[in-house]
Amino acid sequence: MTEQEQLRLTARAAVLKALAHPTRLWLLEQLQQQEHCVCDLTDGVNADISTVSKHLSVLKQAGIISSRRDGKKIFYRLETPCLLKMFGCVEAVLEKNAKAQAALLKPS
Amino acid sequence: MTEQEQLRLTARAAVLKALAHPTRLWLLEQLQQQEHCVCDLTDGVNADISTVSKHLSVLKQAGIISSRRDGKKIFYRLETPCLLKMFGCVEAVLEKNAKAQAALLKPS
DNA sequence: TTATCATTTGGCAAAGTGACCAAATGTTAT
DNA sequence: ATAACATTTGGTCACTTTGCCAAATGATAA
Repeated sequence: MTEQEQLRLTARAAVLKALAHPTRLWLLEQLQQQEHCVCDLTDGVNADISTVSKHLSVLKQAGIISSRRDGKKIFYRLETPCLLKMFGCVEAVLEKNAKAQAALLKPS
Repeated sequence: MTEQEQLRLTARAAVLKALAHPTRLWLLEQLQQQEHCVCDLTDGVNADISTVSKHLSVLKQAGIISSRRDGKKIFYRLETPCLLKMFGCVEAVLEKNAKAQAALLKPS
């Protein structure tokens, strides 16, 4: 692995890392259709507002979402919708795993 | 977030988490064309064999790669090639970020 | 100004991750 | 059986992540 590759892959890993948390994935799904303020998002999550805020900050840091202020509220919106389509392949992995599990349980 | 969603998103996050490390991304790229043994892969990475082995184990646990033994060697192979295509969108995020950076530096 | 609302930030404890070394396992060759 | 090779596993340590609370910030309303 050259130093070039190291840099490239570390950057790529950083984006994936930002995605790799159930709460953050849920937040992204909420932002899929329209922007939302933190208060909206907090209602749906079983966690403190500050926790949600920090998750949003992680996604923003990674460049996945952006924010704008409107009065007292801050609205977040998805920057790269292709990410959500991308999860199709992740689902494929999960389905494959589920089938493999099933096959083990039923050894014909 | 319902309990259903929680489970679904945790599973999805687990796959993304397995991907979210530069060394593991590098290993996947090596496995893109053909299967490889641990010894092959260790040569290219600047890390202990045991470290590489553990990274491979993480990928295998997630169902992303599989392994087969052939004599003394163990060969790993990619199970879901679509994952590599998927990185196109991750690159899009990175490019967008790079442009945003550039724009900040050159405030016309 | 003061109060109030929406959000972020700092601090802390618990849990998880990543890397190395050394020891254990499994396989083939002598 | 013993030795040698390829890989995995267990242990340890430093570092990071996550989540909550409390305090700070920013903006509007009274």
